[in-house]
Amino acid sequence: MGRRYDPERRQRIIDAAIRVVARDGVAGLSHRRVAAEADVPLGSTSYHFASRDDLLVAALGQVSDEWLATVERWVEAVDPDLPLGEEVARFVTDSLSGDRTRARLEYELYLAALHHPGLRPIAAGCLDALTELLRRRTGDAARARALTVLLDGLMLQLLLTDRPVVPAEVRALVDGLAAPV
Amino acid sequence: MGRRYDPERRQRIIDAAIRVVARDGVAGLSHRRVAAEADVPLGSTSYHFASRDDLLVAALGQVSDEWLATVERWVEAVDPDLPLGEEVARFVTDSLSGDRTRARLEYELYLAALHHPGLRPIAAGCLDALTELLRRRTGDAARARALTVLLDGLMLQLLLTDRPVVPAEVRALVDGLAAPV
Amino acid sequence: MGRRYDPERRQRIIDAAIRVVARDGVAGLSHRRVAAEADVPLGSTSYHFASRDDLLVAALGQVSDEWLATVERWVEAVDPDLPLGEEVARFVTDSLSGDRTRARLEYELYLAALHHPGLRPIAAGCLDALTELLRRRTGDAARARALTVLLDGLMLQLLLTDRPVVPAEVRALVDGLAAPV
Amino acid sequence: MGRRYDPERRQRIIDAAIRVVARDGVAGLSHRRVAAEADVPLGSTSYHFASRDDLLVAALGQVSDEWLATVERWVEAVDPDLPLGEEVARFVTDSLSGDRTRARLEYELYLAALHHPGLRPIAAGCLDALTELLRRRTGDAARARALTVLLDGLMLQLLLTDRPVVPAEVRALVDGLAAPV
DNA sequence: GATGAATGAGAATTCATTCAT
DNA sequence: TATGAATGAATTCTCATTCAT
Repeated sequence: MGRRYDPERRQRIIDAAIRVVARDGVAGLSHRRVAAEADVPLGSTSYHFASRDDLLVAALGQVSDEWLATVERWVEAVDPDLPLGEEVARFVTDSLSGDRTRARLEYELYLAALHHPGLRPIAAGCLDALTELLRRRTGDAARARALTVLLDGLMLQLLLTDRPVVPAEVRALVDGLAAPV
Repeated sequence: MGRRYDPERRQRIIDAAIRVVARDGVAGLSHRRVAAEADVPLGSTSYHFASRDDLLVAALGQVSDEWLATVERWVEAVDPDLPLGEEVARFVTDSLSGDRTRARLEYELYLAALHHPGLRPIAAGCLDALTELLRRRTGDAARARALTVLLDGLMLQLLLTDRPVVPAEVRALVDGLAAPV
Repeated sequence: MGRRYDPERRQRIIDAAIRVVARDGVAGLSHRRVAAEADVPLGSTSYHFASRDDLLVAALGQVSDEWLATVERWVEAVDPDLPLGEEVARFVTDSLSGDRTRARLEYELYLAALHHPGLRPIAAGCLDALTELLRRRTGDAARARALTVLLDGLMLQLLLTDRPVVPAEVRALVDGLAAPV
Repeated sequence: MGRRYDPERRQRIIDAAIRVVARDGVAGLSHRRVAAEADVPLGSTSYHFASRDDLLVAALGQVSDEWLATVERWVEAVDPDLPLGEEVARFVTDSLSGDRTRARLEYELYLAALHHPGLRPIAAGCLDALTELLRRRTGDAARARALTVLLDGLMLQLLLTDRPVVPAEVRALVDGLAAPV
């Protein structure tokens, strides 16, 4: 009876942890809140994740993966005949219109990584993967890198100021950057 | 008993709070640690800053001011005859060479605004002031805005990846952006 | 200039203290809250009332006085031709219909007095004064005493159960008591 | 280390809480004092009773049960051939002779319900149970209700004034009430 | 006289973690 | 394997009171 390893329980805990971080921030992540959110006994979170840090790493790793998947879906769907600026503007608009929780989560990861060596590789890996995805479209590594810089700066500023996305501005920004060097 | 009447007490507490955030991160900011760092009784920090958030606001405000002062000194010293990319590369290099603590601190507090609505106005104000400073050099508001986006994205990524600044890349990035739209 | 004694300030503080007790209970009475409620500096409450207890005694003393004044107004207005039960029912109904704050305050005083020797005389004095007032109507000290017992028990139970006053029941209660001994 | 696994821990904490209220009043009830009184670590009281209110509810519940048990023993022992007034006088005398701590405690917690909505149901339940017990003797619900009113008023006043019980007065009071309506 | 700064104690909670079962 | 009880440290915050001005 009962597998000696129950991956579903583990996954449920990770999902709950992400919801807790989304709601309360990285600082608000605790075994207790996650246990309550996942509706599992308190001991269960300690059992699957020996320390709070393990939980954090697992949760933010998954946030990073999901974010990259979102980006990848977008990259795959980009119309090569349209100007890149327009496509980027659409992506940013989609990501920040309506519920910004998902995007905020990604930057929550960055914040945590600034002071948490265990998270640094995840954040850095996410950045690199993002660049590689963009290179598929730009064809040019330098331009892809520039684009991730722009994307990160832009989304961060929009999240921090709570300002709405203005697609025309995003387009101008990207097109300015895309100009031949 | 003890040192009553200490007119600089408040300022000393803010300075200590900044040191604590630099050392332990935003999550590590607590009345206790600040009190210990400032060498004042615990009650004293509560007296001057009723809540942890007040402390955070004061710290971010001062860090932001100092950061803007640094930027302003740079802007004033920019040689208008040199390409802007070169000057920006110098600024980024200076900010991130040697001890990155200061820069990390700036972005740490900055990102904290993601989950602290009380910090949002300060972060937004800092951004706007930064843009205005840059406009003095670019002469063009849109370009100045683009430049802040680039700067934020760039510094955040360099801090997250722990990679060294490569001046040539920064130059290329800025010059690409600076191309007439 | 300025009187060396400012009775208005003192009175304003007492009034504020009563509002604080009404809102937060005896346990919620503090120099700080009273100062805020009275809109006077914190030091001012300490100055006029050296200790929290002094403040409590002053506040509950006034509550007692006001309560007795209310009772006296009723006693004076009692129609000697009507059955006493009816008049008592009217008093209880008036006291507990609408805002029960005032009545609750009186019993808050009793609660505090149970554990606060300094308040005991006030509570006891209030009880005796009440009995004396009622004696004016009953003419008979024993009946007056019985009536205060009944009144206290009744009002306490109504306050504790949050039940509405049923005048007929009050009348029956008092009339039952009023039967010749 | 220490004494883990202590199945009676919870009960010991409740007992300690009751002693603390008896000693320091409802206002003096705190996790710390209870922990000290029960000789358990501070965290233990929080573990078993998440909030101070939970502690209060548990304490009032138990005091109320014990009080009702006392009353029931008396009711069962009442001699139906004696006048009720005499029996009531005996009960009041027994309850208030010697150490009044127990009775004071009962009314202390009882009155606390004035400002603690969570305690109201317990206080009301206690009242109703008391009435039901008395109905066994009076046979008449209205008379039983009247008797609880009288008992509450009487005991409260005796506790507040620190006056001794005068059995004859109690008898007169009850007999006056007991007169057919 | 009047007051704001200061302080040390103590409040309720929350927590990560350990451990007996 | 899994879990709930237990614990001691740390959290924020409030407070009565003192005292220099």
